[in-house]
Amino acid sequence: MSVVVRFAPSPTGVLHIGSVRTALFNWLFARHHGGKFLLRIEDTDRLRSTAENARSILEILNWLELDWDGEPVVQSSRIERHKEVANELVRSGKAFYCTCSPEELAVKKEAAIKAGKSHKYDGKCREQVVRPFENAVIRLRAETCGVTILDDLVQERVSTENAQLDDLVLLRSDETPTYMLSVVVDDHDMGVTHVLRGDDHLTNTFRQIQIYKACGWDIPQFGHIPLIYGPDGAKLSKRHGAASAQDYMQLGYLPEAIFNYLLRLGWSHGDSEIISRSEAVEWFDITGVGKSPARFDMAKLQNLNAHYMKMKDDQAIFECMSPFLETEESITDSQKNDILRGMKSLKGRSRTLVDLAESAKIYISAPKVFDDACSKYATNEHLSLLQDFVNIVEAADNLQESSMLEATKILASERSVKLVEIAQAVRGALCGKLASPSVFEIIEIIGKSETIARVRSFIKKYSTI
RNA sequence: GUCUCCUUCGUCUAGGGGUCUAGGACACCGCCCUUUCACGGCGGCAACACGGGUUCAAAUCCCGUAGGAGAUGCCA
Repeated sequence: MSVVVRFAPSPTGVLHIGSVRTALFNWLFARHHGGKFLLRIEDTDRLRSTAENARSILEILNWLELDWDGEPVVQSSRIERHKEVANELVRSGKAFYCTCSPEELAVKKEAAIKAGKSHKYDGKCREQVVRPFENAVIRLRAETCGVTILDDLVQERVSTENAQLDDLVLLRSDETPTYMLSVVVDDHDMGVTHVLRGDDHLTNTFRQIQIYKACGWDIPQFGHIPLIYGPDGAKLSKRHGAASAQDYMQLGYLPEAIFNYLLRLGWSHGDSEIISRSEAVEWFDITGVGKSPARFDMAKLQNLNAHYMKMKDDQAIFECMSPFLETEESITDSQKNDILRGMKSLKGRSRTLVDLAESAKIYISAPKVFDDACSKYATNEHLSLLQDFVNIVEAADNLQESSMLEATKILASERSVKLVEIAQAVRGALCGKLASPSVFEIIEIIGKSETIARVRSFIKKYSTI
């Protein structure tokens, strides 16, 4: 089977995460079948389309490594072709000029709604095939009887009475093509064999099939993918915290996690949850996509993200994390080296790159603020323990994690306290909070003088209170 | 309003007439591990929207009802 699919975003805003999933499914379908994945920028809405939006769409596709074949097609460059097709349809009697004004139609529509009737176009200009002097649109002469059947790859057999369809506008009065026309013409000219898109287009498809038929073109296969909703069941939007791919990028998610999460949203392969790119390409099948809409679950995304962070090697995860480090100056090689040494523990307890960057700060500088909970480990007793601890560190000729742990255990037993009392106090002093990797690992990495400095500063801070 | 579609644990889903006292994952709860928080291990809670059919047998097929979504633009 020869396969040509396309992803056709409009650069009128940021890329919605649902569109990213549509792109992903198209890419997987193409790669699975050894076909082509084309890209088309639908910028015919000149007012709202921007080059910046187009650029950021490409950036997201690159980020997710959804590589496309050939150069992207820019829809606005094809307007002459769209006009040509519309005019040809008039010549062949499949379309006609309509001079009804938008105002006139609005009045009719309102009256029809009031009367509780269907408010489709009434066909007033149907016999007008000669071009009137001005302000005419071109409408398709739609079928008025029979049934249009769509054997959708996802939704299966869907049909509608042609009487429901109306004479849609193909070319506007300013001679620009409508979406309905341009999408059909472009898909045909690009040789698209399978149209995989959001199911908000499902009912549009019946109209588009009519255009294909009027043109005498082969009709591609369609697959309508359910939309993604927010946790409350309404369409996912900014209101839910994050809706665009850029949002998730900024929240510190790895492309691998987004890829895996989006793939499993509405599609499955038995009990597989962690699915690699190559497995996805091998297993993906459009007919396996579910028909019902899915809700976006941030917790599951976080879980996957944590998994992929753990899997990634330390150097690579450091590169991913560094944009999230909010440091005034760029970090030194020695700081970078410390973070790398502690990375295994750091990444194992982070869910996002933002978390990771936050926790990595312990290797950049002494804590600037201390969580309130730290004061629980800053009693006179604790400060005294910390002083003893400083003495041990000073005297130690070996700061290895295991030996410091042993030395501290001895101190605990000498002072008749539990190890946790000392460890937590030290943690507070070193990190400013009570959750971190092993304090003894941190000590080994930051070294003797930094450890002593941080603990002394902690003692000083809390003794004066 | 009209048309089209959707409906299995809180969420994502497996399931395609008997193997379902409905499986997995996330979340949640408990236990273990443990210097904290996590990780990890073990265990637990939790669903076939409702009502009718068809059938020896229905989560699976059919019809209604309810709820939800989309379309109904000279937007895409």
